[in-house]
Amino acid sequence: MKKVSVSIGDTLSKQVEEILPSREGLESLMKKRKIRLYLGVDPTGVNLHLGHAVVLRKLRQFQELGHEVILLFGTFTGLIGDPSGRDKAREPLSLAQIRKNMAAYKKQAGKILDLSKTKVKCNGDWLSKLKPEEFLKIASCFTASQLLERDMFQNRMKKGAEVWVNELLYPLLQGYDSVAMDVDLEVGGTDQMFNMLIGRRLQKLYNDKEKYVLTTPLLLGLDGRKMSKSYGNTVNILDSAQEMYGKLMSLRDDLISHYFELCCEVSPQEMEGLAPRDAKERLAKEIVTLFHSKALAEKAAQEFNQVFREKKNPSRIPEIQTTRASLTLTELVLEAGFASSKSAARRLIKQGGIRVDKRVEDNPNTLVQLKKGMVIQAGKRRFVKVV
RNA sequence: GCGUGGAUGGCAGAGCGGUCAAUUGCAUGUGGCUGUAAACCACACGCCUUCGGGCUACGGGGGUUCGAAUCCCUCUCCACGCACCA
Repeated sequence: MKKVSVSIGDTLSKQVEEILPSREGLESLMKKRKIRLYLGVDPTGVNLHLGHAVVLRKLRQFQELGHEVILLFGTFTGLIGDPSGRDKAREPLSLAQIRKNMAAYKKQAGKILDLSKTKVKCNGDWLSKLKPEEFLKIASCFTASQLLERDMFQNRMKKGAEVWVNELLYPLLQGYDSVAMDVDLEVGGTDQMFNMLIGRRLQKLYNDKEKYVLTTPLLLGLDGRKMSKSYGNTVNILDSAQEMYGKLMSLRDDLISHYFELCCEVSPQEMEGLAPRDAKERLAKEIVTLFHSKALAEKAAQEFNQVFREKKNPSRIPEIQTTRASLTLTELVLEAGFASSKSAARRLIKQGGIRVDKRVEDNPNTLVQLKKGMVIQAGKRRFVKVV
């Protein structure tokens, strides 16, 4: 990722929800010396999305200012298998899997961070060596009610749902990371606030050091719900320029400024007076440029307009091959991967969702003579070409 | 350990002997209106079908009945209450 120029002021204010115990304290420390900060992540297989990017970009800014950034993988958590959300019964990961996930994570994070300047660590290195007596010592730094005060636990108990002891104790282990690495600052999303504060307390008791905590706001998904893979409302870091652009154009209007603030460096004032669609176009180009390039962003915009404004075919269409010269429309739709079953394919066709060479075909039993270059379309945005 | 209540489609959650492929909400898909925005409207949303219908499904297994998601037995799992915590 290209160099970004930053100031301490921006770094400590933009895309920042809160700095504890105080912004001023952190600022003066940063002016005094190089600080050590970290972000902790779980080595579960993840596709990083724009939400993750908010934190990573924050780290990058610290890097640009010359501070030491550590990327910490929670290999310990991964090996044991964090049981929170018991119905999901998270499987403990194998060592090989963890390695693979870490590599994948690094690759994606490398789109934002300068990996040559990033230290990578694993908390399994120290947590797995932690003796019971040491662990109890850590535990004695907190009272049960301190650990139980979190909203999620309170809510669960109110509802009569269970709170597992290991869930209660996990923050302690995570907090101990701060001590083990002797850091000055931890960065994370607001959802990590509690855990980060545990680390702050431990760092004070163990190393008599002020560990600062910086939280970044959580980015909402394209539809305004929590950004999550299961909602299908994410923009992934590894998305192609085209995909990224298209997704961003489907962003809900009322989230435009939210995205401007959290995902790029353009000041929201620049957007004032722009029509929502145009603001979004600007936003999409800006973000695509960040992860790809200016040229690709322009190209994506052109392509987008071609397909959705002018209703032309995209310039690149996935291709399918069939051995048969003719088949029913239902079979064709199935071959194209537009439907998961014949019933679904028929449904799609009957509802007028299928076009063959731009003409709507609504009879599932039509025999289609395949021709080279024939384009099948489902809905507005799924295309396939016969070769 | 004892007792009580549960297990239904992607999720939530009705149904409690036939009219149930299963009400409803959310999510999703297609069409309409648009700016691939939102909101809104319409339709669809198990699988197969020669579009008549057929098949498989309400935690697993067994039974009662002409007929079961619905009743009985049993197994598995879950929640809650009590007991244990000397």
